Amino acid sequence: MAATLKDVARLSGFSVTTVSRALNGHSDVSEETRKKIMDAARALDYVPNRVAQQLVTRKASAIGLYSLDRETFQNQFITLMISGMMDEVTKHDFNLLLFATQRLLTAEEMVRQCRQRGLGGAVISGVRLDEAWLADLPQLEFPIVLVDVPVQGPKATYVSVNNVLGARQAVEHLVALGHRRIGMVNGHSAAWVSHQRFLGYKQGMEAHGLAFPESYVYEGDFSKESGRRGAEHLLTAHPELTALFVASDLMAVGALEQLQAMGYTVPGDLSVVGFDDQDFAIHVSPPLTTIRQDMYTFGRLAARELIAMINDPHYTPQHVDLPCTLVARGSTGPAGS
Amino acid sequence: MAATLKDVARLSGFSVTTVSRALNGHSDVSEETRKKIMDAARALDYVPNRVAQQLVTRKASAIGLYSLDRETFQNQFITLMISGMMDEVTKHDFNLLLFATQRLLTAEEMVRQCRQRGLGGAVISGVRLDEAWLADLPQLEFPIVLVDVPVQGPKATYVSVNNVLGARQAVEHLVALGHRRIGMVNGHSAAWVSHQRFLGYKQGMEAHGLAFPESYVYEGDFSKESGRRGAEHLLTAHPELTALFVASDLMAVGALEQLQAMGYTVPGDLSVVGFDDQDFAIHVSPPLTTIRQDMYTFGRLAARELIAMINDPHYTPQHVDLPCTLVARGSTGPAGS
DNA sequence: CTGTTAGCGCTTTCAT
DNA sequence: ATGAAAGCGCTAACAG
Repeated sequence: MAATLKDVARLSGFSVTTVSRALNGHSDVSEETRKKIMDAARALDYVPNRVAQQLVTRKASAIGLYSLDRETFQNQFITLMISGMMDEVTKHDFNLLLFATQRLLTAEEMVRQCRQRGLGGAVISGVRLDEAWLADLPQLEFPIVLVDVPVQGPKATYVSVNNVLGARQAVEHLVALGHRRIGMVNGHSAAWVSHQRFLGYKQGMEAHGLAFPESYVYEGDFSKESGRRGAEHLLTAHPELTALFVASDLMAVGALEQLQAMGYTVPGDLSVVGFDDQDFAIHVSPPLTTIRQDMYTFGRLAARELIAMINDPHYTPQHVDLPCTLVARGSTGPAGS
Repeated sequence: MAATLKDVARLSGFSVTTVSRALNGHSDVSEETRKKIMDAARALDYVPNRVAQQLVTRKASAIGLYSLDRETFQNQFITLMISGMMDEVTKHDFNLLLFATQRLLTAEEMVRQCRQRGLGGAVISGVRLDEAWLADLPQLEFPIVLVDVPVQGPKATYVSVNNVLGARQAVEHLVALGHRRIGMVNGHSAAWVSHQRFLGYKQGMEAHGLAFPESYVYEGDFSKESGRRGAEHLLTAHPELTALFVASDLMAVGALEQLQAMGYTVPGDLSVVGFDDQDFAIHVSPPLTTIRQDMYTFGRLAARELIAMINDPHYTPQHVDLPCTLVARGSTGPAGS
């Protein structure tokens, strides 16, 4: 059994109260006393019981991470994000609890689950725009940070990369290479990022006075297979296309394979830009030009906002808008070469 | 503020004691009373406070996952494992806490950290054989499940795939394709799996009476770059090789690239088998033949053993030995074709 | 500066 | 079948 405050009190000869205060660094304890108490604590290998501590202080020292929708939110993503969250959380002496729910609970259910466990807030990733409870989030009395879904409230905010800018960079890159007829394979419309990425594509095209009929854009669903279908569809309908902006690396790989299967060379006949810079982007052939999202920082900042809200009830959460960067690789080249 | 037992007691007109018993399904409560209490609880939206519960029962309802050494333990791995752990943990109404430490704490430090937070046990992944505190684990009074490091004790066990068999399957596959001069790129020797995979390679070679001088085996470090060096080294020293068994997919990709850079075709001149079946294995060209580890089940079973130990102090933990399977893809072909 | 008293929300003897 | 009382380990008024 681990030593308790009482044990330390007994050994040091002081009251439990004084021991508590000494150990918590309160100023109303004489240096001499503190020293004696510290020694006793050390001798007993005393470690405060956080469970007891929390019961009385009601100060949360842990946050939760909800990862909905395991399919869409690809592996590496969440790993890096977790990594970032961990580092931030550790810095503040917080803990990180994981929840993986496919069944989408209501906002209230989630808050209750967290409260029950003494969590101070939660990061939620993988939320679709058509989630019914999304509208309830801003009013919640519970600190929430969403990933890639715009939500703002006194206790709620979201983190995202600037998808518009990212998509726009992709287009700019292609235009700079001389491309003028650029198609897009997008993700499904239940993802906020899809709308943003389309917007970026649109801005990029318009900025250069390029035409992009509706049929230049194919709506996929982030799966590799849908990337394949998108490429097939677009090039069958529009053989004049010389480049494709694909809204995720996984779809881009599908597109790559499909294009090659159709006899096109990449980047000779067709250039392809992905989005995400996942692990495998560098390993496919040709290596994929893509827009990198810094998921580590993403996670770090998500945790930071959350903890700020928890530690200061008056803190107004800030939307975190991360830049993303183009990584030029082999899948893009000059137009008409 | 959330409703407490006291509130439910007040509303239902029974004592806190009876309410507690009713809600916990004890048998010494009349059906009528239970019903009334349930109703009151529902009306108040009562949720038991786990923190308080745990303080008094001292029954852990959460486990920790330590992921040491972020570099080596590649992304997808840990994600799938977490996924499996989550599902198992949820089933038992447990929670999962994450710890990502690069600094290797001692076994005692870790136990203390867990106990302090009321955790009942921990899964540790990414442990190297040269970790000094490894020897302390078996004696620990604290339930531990290691990943890929053989440890056994009354409260300690480990999960792993059968790496020997896996490696052997790789060799058998190559031999079946007619290969007789097969080199190996291994991981570093601080990883237990490296020794096992070498053993499997050895067994496979010996079973077919094939020679494998020491110089047929190159010791890498699981990095892509080391795979590259391994391929270069082996084929420079032994141009007679027709196949390579590479102890991880990441190294295998490095090897693939290096071989192609050296002018070899894969699988025309040289066949390559990897290990892991990571995400990108299917995306490289040619798609990588490899040994698949089922990390999801891995995680599930790790959690299962841990929870079994926590719930029953007399439970003797079992080593979980998972099969792994060869996935034949394009990087292997007939010898001398 | 230090100790006494109370209580966080819950479970658990032990009576009744 | 139900309740009173004690206590898990800790912190926080409030006195002195």
